[in-house]
Order: sequence, then C-alpha cells, then structure tokens
Amino acid sequence: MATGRTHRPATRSRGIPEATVARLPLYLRALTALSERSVPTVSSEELAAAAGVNSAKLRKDFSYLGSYGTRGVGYDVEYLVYQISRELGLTQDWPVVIVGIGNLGAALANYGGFASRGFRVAALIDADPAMAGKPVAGIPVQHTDDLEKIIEDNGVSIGVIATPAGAAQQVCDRLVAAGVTSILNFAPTVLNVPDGVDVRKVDLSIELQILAFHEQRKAGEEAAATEGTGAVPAVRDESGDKGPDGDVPAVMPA
Amino acid sequence: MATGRTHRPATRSRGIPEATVARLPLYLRALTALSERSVPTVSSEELAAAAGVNSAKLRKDFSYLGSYGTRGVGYDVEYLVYQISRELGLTQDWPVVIVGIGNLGAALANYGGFASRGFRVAALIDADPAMAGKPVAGIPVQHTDDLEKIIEDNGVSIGVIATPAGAAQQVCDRLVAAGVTSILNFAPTVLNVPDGVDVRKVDLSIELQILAFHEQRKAGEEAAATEGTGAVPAVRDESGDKGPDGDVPAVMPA
DNA sequence: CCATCTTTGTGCACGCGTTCACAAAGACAT
DNA sequence: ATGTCTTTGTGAACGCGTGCACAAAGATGG
Repeated sequence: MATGRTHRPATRSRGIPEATVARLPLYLRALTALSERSVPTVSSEELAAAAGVNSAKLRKDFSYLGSYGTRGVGYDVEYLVYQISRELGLTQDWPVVIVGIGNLGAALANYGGFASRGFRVAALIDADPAMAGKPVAGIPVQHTDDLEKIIEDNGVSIGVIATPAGAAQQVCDRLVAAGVTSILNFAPTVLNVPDGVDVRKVDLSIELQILAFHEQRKAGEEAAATEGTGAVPAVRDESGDKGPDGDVPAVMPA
Repeated sequence: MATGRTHRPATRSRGIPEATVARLPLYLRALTALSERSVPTVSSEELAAAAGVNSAKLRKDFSYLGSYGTRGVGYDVEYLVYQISRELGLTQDWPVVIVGIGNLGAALANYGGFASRGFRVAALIDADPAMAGKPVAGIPVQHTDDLEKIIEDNGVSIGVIATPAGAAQQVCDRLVAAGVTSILNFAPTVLNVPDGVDVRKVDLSIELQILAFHEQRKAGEEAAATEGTGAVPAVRDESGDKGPDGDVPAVMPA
C-alpha cells in the first residue's frame, strides 16, 4: 500500500477498527456506483465482489456501524451510502489546502476526486513568488507567507503537502502551528508531528520498491522452476551467508 | 495508508514478512541520507528514530535479512544500504511504463523518484492521438495501440496506471496480457487481475476520507470535552439509533 | 399460520505483527 | 586476559485482523 499511518498506535476510534475505516471509502465508492444505476438493494456477497473484499469481512465491517441490513434481502443502497458518508464525516464540507504547486500539486488541484465527496480545495500555496496569483485549476496560487492567515480564515484542518522533501517538515510545522490537525504527505520524508495530529503518507517510490521486491521474487522462483531440479533457487542466494558480497558496489544516491 | 495489497493473502515471501518488506524502503532512505553524510555506522535506536519506527521493530526487521549488525556498535551503513537494495531488487534496472499521461501521469513522469533507485521510465503511453509524439519529461508519448509492442520490446514487468477510472481495467488487462506482472494503480477503481500479478493502489480520495473520519472524531471529542459534563458527546449521535435520519439527504455523486 | 429459503450478524479460532525484556555477543579499557 | 559497558538478536506474550461456519432473523409462498 502506498501509505501507512503514523503515530496513534491502534486506538479503536470510537469502536470502529482502523482496518475497517480504511475500507469504508471502498464500500462507499461501490455503493455510489450502484446508487447511480438505481439499484435498490445489494447482498453482502455482491457488494463484497464489487469492492474486492471477502463478504464475511464486509459484514463484520458493517456490523461495527450498526445493524443496517435485512436478513434474507441485503442492504438498502441509499441508506447505506448515507450511513457510511455520515460515519466518514463526508456530510460536512472539508476545506483543504495544497502546499507545493509543482507538477504533482497541480495534478492534485485538478484531480476531480477532491471536489466531489465533501472536499473543497480552499487554497493553493507555493513558495515561488513567480507562481503567486497564477491560476491553477481555476484557483489563484498564493504565497507561503500567507499560509497561517489562509488556514485561519478558511478554517482549514486538512493539509496536503506536495513540496520537495527538503521543505516538507518546515511546511508541516507551520501547518500544524496554524491549526491543521490532519496531513496528507506526498513528500518522501518522515514527518514529525505532535500528538493529536494525523499524518498519512503517499510515497510513489516506496510502492515501486515493494513491487520490485515481489517482482524479483517471482523472477527467482520462475528461474528455479524452469531450470534444473526446481528445489534450490538458482538465481538468488539465501540470506545468512555474507560470502559473495565482500565490498559494496555503487548504490544510487537519494 | 494510501494503498493496500490485492490478492496474495499473506504469503511470507521467502520468509520476509510483508510488513517488513513495506518498511525496508523507509530504512533504505534513511540509510542513504546517512551514507551521503559519510556516517559509518548507526545504532538501531538512531536509525529507528530517523525512519520513524520502534527500534525493536527495526531490529526484528533486520533479523529477517540476516545478522548484519555488530553488538556494541551498530550497523555498518554502506553494507546495510547494499543488503537492503539487493533484497528489494534495486541492484537491477526496472523498466517501467506509465499509461495515461494526464496531469497525474505527467507529474509521475517528471517525478525524480522514478529515475533514481533502479527504476527507469521506459515509455509513456496515452490513448489520445493528439498526445502522440509530444515529449513529456523528455520522453515522447506513444499511442495505446503500440502498448503490447512497447512492453515486449522493453521487457517491462512493472506498469503504472494513471488513466481515468473508466479505462483502468481495460488498460490493466492489456498490460497483463502483454506480460506485466506488477501494477501500481492510481485510478480510483478495484482492478481484477489473475493470480501471480501484484497490484498496489494509491488512492487520494480514500486517504482524504480516512483523514476526514479521524478529523470528525477529533472534533466530536473536543466538543464533548469543552462543553458541559464531558461525558456524553454533544455533536455526534452514537451508532445504533436509526432515529433522526429517516430519509436520505443529498449525497454527492461519484 | 406454518414451512422454507435466503442472507445477515457474530462467536470462535487462527495467524500475523508488535512490543517487551533479556541473554548473548562483541568492543574497549585496564 | 579479564571485566565492564553497549547494543544486537530473539523468545515469549499479547492484540488486532481475518475467515469459517452457523444460528438467528426475516421475507416469501402456500
């Protein structure tokens, strides 16, 4: 996964397990699609298939929200959409600021997923004076100097960081000091925040590296299966023997 | 987190737990920074702090790779950088294709994190004929018609999908048919893939919704603590009572 | 009203991941 | 060589998440 929670160990927020919370948006998306097709009810089996999860898991997830299903029938789509939306806090409007309007920041500003579903891009902020005033996705970019004022004026509690890694912690500190308590971090850095502030990170290169690991493993297995006895992998040596790699080859920088 | 694994239940890939694999890139990043500062060794405590994890967890993670530390001293930075790089498969070159060169796709193509660390953008692919030939990040965009040929010619096994949701599954099918076995999906859809293919997803709106959930909870707790007795939350009603919401309010579309 | 059939909601068991706490290992000084 | 001190590596306990499997609930038909 492209993200991981920071801090806040495993506090069952008001009884709903973290793992369940992470799946609710998935269910909501599937339900919204059904709602648009005017489907009145769904069974846990159908909905689970649409969301790509196990049906027992889905039922257990919903059981944390309450008993919203009807046995022998299934779940009322519209009602469930509302309940999940309410649970996730999407019935209210969340103003969001995006800091760092480079390629990625601009892409985020243009991303439709922000506008819908209760999120509103309240402001775009960048440190480059040349960017100031220039409209991106129809919203004029403002300078970092005004960050605190923007946060307070708009009542922003969610911030998105899309700056270079070097600037991320500093931006984060200012956001938090100004009152932001939830941060979505796209910069490849570990952010330090005080208790009570939630950070979620999206890190492209981490995701790629995880894929590469599995890819390498697949290649190794395949080679082992294709060639020879199939018992001992021929490509990769097992861990534990420090033998073949005495000195350190060139490994790429940051 | 912005992602979640699909398929492949919990197979301890060659003995290394999935959770550990997901943290290796984090350690690698911290170690690379130390390496650039020419720091020769680190203790588990220091490195754990830099990576934002528990030191016991870090030591256990490293123990899956082998005994690379020296008691009383710590870990040799350069050596560990190499070992982790090798374990993640970053000592080889991974050609990657990006499909869907919109705002996000272009941002990804320009993202420095791809170029470094063993990943190379082999091709950019888009369905829009008007895009064909136009260079993005110095690489000419190619048309979707040539997808299969591009995959095969470049020996690509990792694909990145940055198309609209509607096109994602179709693109995914073609990538898989052409030989791609690892996919990083930025489109807000659940992808169906055959066994043996890894999918990781990065979903901005899911991340935001999870943040909104916690944000709402924090707001509720705060209101309860600030006002009145402090025992009963005043803002949000507890689950289970279907009372106040008889009919369904307007919930935003997709 | 009763029987049957579908689908939910959940008790239970299992496994992964995390954390504690400590013994073993080695560096370093004397 | 011996003792002390630091830091690793891991055994063990615990908690969360998952999935099975089934009883309870309600719809539906006769």
